[in-house]
Amino acid sequence: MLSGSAPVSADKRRQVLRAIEELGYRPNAAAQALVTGRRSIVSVLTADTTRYGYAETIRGIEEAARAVGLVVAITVLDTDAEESIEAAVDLALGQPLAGAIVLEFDIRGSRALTILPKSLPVSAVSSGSEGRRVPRALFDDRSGGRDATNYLLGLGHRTVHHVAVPGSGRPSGRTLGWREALEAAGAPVPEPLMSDWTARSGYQAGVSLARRRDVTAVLCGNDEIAFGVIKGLQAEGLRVPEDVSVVGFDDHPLAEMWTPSLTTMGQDFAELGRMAVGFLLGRLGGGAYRAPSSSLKLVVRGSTAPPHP
Amino acid sequence: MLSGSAPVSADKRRQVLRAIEELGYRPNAAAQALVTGRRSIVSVLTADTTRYGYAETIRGIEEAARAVGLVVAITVLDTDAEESIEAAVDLALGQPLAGAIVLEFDIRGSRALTILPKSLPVSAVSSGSEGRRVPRALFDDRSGGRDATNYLLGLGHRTVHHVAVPGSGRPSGRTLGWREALEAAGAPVPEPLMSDWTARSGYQAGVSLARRRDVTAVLCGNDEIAFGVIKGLQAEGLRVPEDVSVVGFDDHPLAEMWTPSLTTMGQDFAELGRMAVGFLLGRLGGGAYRAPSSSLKLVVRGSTAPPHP
DNA sequence: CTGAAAGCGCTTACAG
DNA sequence: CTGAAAGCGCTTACAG
Repeated sequence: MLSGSAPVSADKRRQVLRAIEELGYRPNAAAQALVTGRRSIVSVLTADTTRYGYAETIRGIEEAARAVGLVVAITVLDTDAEESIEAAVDLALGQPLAGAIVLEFDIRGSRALTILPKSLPVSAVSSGSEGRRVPRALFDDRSGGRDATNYLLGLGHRTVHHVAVPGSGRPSGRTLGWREALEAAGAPVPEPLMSDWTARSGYQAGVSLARRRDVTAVLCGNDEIAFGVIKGLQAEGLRVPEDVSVVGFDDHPLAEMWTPSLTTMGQDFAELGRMAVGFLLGRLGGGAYRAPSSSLKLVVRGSTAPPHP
Repeated sequence: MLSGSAPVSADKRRQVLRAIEELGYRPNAAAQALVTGRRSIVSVLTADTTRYGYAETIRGIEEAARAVGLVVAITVLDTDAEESIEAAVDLALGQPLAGAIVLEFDIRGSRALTILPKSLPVSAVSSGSEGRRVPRALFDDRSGGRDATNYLLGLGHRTVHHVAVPGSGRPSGRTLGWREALEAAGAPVPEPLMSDWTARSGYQAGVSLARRRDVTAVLCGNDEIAFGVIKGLQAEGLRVPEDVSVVGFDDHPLAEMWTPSLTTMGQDFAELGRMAVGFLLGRLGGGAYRAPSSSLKLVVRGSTAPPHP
């Protein structure tokens, strides 16, 4: 009766429903799942939950999942070690899952993706499309890196320096795009500075960039790094954008509040998360699905200018 | 045998385990949950997942939960409306839950807490301890607000203005603490400016504070607001801290990178999240449990100074 | 020591 | 139209 399949007199139905209400009865979820085979948990596997891109993606996933009655379970991949990733995947698989979504922004996500069982519906939000064939909501940070670099070259900068985020084993798409743009323009390709994802490491990079005389433009792997780079440049007495132009990546909510406000390659992460849920529901077979192009665009603000003559 | 209860010959055991490995067999989680009654999902109910305090708290919850083999399910309370909160709670309760943790930082969390069934183990991370009696990891933002205000008064400011975050129906603890400190010192109590949680609304507040001649010190309800307030003051030609001192709340990772770096009342949200998991496991009866005092402390940086003579 | 049976709490097809 | 039975995939206590 509770499932609405058996017809009952309106009277009786009302009585039962009231009893349910009063006693606070809830059907046993485990029993329901067992008998119907319906699973309502989507597991999200991710290396991080708090940084802007990750957190926004998760927000989009949760929003889309909740809209169709699914609950989002989060399991953090807290080291790169194979066994810790296996343990996290095992923990996630211990639930009755409708499917899993992997945030493939880093090496941990890539690894988790390879060990998830083939039998489980899986999709990913990803900045690359190598390895196992699953539906991926791709954000094309390669063309983003290319466009951002071309924008700086177009302002008249002779070349563009780069502070890179860690890739998933190989250079990130934005780093590849940056290099491509420089090569296509015949501009010198400086060695990229490696960074983690934090403003603090960006600060270090900013300080060392400031000590070179030839730096007039810097593309940063994300906005937090860009914030730090700007601060590091300023600490060394350089002005942004008069002496050095800085571009970030992601369009962090504080980008417009920075001093100077940050020019950045914006990305709609929540939209990517919603797409990944759609893939799971649509049971698409595999391959990569480009995010709508609207989701990646350069937001020009105050941190960029033509080079000082 | 799988549960390890029945003794089997080592040989047979190995064979079976290999078969399990090869076939990728996984016990049906729903069936296990049904028969053992063991639940391994902790549901987190929260108005937000991306802002600093919320995201850090969730990170702590996930970390502590994973350490004991529990999975964290997240359900966002996306409006204040009673029916949308009920729908979110219903969705969460549709899973076989070990318990639920409510982030009681706002009106939505408070409401969710009141409608969760009495039969479910529940704990909360909270900045207040009214309403239903559940174990709460309390962060004492009231004393934090008091201490921050006293710090500014101690620098010699005649009074301290305040930009408030939304409370859960009533003023937040930090707002109450601010008022108490002013009253105790016999200082004038200016009308607080209301804000949401964003830097953008802080900016508006900063601009309007700059237009008054009497403002020399501002306590902000969180760091994002403080970032915006600083930017707004600067936009109106005032210098921080020379003309106006600004204090934030939370110790956001970018606080040290701001210009000037932000003095703020730091809070270890992840620790509060871990505590809430502990409460769930320990099945504490109710009431409020103060977070270790180490978790709340003033971090003095560059945004505060004695008033201009 | 091992295998067969009971039972967890539901849903659904089926007999009455 | 209604009630009783079968069965989802496990675990555990129990008979052999």
